[in-house]
Amino acid sequence: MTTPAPVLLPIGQMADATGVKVPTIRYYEQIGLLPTPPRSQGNRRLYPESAIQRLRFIRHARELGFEIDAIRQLLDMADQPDQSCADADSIARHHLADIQSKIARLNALGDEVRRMIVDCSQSSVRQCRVIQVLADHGQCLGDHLAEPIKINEK
Amino acid sequence: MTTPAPVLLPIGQMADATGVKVPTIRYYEQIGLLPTPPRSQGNRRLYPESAIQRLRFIRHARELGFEIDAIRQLLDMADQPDQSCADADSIARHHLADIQSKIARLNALGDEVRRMIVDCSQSSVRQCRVIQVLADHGQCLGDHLAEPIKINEK
DNA sequence: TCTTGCTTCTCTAGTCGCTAGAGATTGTAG
DNA sequence: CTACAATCTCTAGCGACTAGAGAAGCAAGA
Repeated sequence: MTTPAPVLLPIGQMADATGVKVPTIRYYEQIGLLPTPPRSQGNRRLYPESAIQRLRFIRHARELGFEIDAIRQLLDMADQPDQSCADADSIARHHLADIQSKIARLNALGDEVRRMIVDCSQSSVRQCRVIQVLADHGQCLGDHLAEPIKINEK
Repeated sequence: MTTPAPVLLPIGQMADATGVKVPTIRYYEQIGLLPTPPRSQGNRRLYPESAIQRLRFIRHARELGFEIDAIRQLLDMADQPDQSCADADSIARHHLADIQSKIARLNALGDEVRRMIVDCSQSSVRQCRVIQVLADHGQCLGDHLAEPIKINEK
């Protein structure tokens, strides 16, 4: 009566099972997001099936735009199911607020860029509305754009 | 009858005049976005007033979210006022499309995150909707989210 | 003249979340 | 035995800056 050998997956099958690329999995290990898995005799990573869940959790959170640090905290919470989930809620709310402010900013940008394009006479650069507006901030409606001089909206 | 000495500004005054930080101005020079200015005897950069216009152009374009490469092209066009502005128009249109797709993606993310939060029972992690949804992609409405596995929406 | 303090200089390294590539090794199928 | 695939480690690159060290220049006040 032997215990059944646990199923262990090489990194490529982990990638297939989760949709996370192989180098990314190694990267997550490197930054401490995934625990270091056991290795084969030939030094290959061999993951227990439980690692699939964890990696899917990470992938899903990344798809929803959570930052790595937030995911780290969420994973810690998921590991302690008896604790309060207020912190998880708070992280998600902060993230939502972040998303909303990015949307607002992008809407403002979009309006401005659309105006430039619509007004463009489609002739020479000399009369080009796009170039003119860029050259002279005064022609731009949105001074609100300039308020946070940070432009990391990507 | 001597020609009047041209007004030359040190980098700090350029920063004040344009709202672009000093290290950023040097960075723009380094990547070839701003021409290298003449230097004083003590090796300080001294900018002609015309550089203010160029730097303002750059800043405004960055505020509107244009990438450095696009700005490089727009600046080239602005320097050739007799050419057609079709390219400038095209760059702006591409940028607008980019903004719109980012907004669409962020709206989808926002919806999903909002659902997680609303459903959260605010009790223990074990019942936490936020954690549950992250752990199980199947509970998520948005399979569309997964389509482009790239998650560089920031 | 000396000193204090501000500005500027160059250079390197860090940010975030990966991605790409080199070059070596291991495992597997024919 | 030989291909070939998968994996290993390590380093460097992306974009658009930002931060910091350490040195040098410069103007005003004592």
